[in-house]
Amino acid sequence: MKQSQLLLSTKKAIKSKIEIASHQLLIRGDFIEELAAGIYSFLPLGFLVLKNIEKIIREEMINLGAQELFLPALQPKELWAKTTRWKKMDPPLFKLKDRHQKDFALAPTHEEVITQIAQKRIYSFRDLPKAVFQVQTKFRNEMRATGGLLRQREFLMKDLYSLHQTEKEAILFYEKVKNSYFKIFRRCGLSPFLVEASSGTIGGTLSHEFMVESPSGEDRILICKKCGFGANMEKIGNIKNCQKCKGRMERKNAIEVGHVFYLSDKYSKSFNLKFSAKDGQKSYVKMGCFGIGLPRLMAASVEINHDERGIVWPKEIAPFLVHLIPIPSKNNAIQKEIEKTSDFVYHTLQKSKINVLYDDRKNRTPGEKFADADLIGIPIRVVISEKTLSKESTEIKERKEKEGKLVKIKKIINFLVK
RNA sequence: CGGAGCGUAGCAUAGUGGUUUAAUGCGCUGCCUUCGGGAGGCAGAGAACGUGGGUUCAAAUCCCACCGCUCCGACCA
Repeated sequence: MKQSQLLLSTKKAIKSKIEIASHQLLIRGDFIEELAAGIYSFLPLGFLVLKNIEKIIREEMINLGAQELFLPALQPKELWAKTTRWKKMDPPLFKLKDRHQKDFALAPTHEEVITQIAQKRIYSFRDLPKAVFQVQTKFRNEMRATGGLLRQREFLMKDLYSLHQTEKEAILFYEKVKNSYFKIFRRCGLSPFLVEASSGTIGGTLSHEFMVESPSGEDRILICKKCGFGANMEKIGNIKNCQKCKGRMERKNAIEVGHVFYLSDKYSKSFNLKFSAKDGQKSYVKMGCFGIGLPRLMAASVEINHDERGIVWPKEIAPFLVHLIPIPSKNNAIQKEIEKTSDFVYHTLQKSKINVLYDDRKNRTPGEKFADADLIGIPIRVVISEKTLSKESTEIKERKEKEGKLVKIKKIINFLVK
């Protein structure tokens, strides 16, 4: 992608009242733009990151054996009345009426629909287990949206639902999902704590949250210094010593990037979702549900992966892998050589399927290009200038490093592939 | 929903009753210079001062209502 063609307008100054680092940097780098409180547009650069996160999640879900589907956001009141959540979940349920004055909700989560769908398709132990997931827009009428992407009212979420014969089987799957979540978060540049949590209005008998330690986090968690046991203070209160080993509990602020629930038969009961076992006995299907908010994950990654100059994207979710930056020269002949070489490197990288953003903008000073590059946070910067050309080289610098190194133009692909 | 604050050009801010024909910086357009860390000069374009009402000889400025945004609280997968 040529930067001159990209819809991108980085900003030097933003409102002083925006305090959260990820909020500041994502706006300054022109990844997102606010439309209303807690409602954001994803601009081309931001959408590339979001899609990369989605791709990672989808891969891991498929590894788990889950199947992708897509459920409606607009749902009739009756569905929500069945589980009493029409009342219980208000807030944050978004409610509206159609032209015939019928009540609808914009779904904040999808246990109701999925259980109803399963109820029409699951009859026998032969139909179990099943796991389905979607990446879909959720609506939550929060009392207050906060911190840019950290708490939105409309946001993209991956929700996974699992159906099982027994609690034992369901918990086994629950543990598999936990591992899968750790993989997802690691690939997004995060190493969250796993903590015990309360189930809230989702319900169920067991739940864990994935918590990224950050001063911007709204959640308070306690982590045992000795055995690593963790819990949300919302669940256990402000205890001093670990329930497991009596070790000292340490208090941290954290961002909840994922939440897993064992629902047991809470929803199966509401929708009469039963299956026949081998012996003909009918029992309620045991369910689990598992969520990851994509934009929040993106913001959490920025909270952890940034410095004073800007974002430092982890490679897997970066909008581009390489930022190619020619530095103009006053000498006409050399300037032509720089352009020619940059074009050549650009095309060579593209041919090798390396995602590259080419800063082909004219009349920009080196300082401005570097400042933009640091802000946008593409992992690898490749500079071509009079200085590097004199050595038939480019300067390659990782965003997270201070110093770059010269690499011969001929060897650049080999170097980058490695 | 309770408390506090804010709303002035694409962005960030100053101006808080009277030479204000609303200012400054960034960004934008043109010309010149500059070119390895957000360069400089000259010339320009760009604003119903959130909306509506009120007070006053006079309102961006004071008052009221509404709308919107931020923060704290409550709330919350």
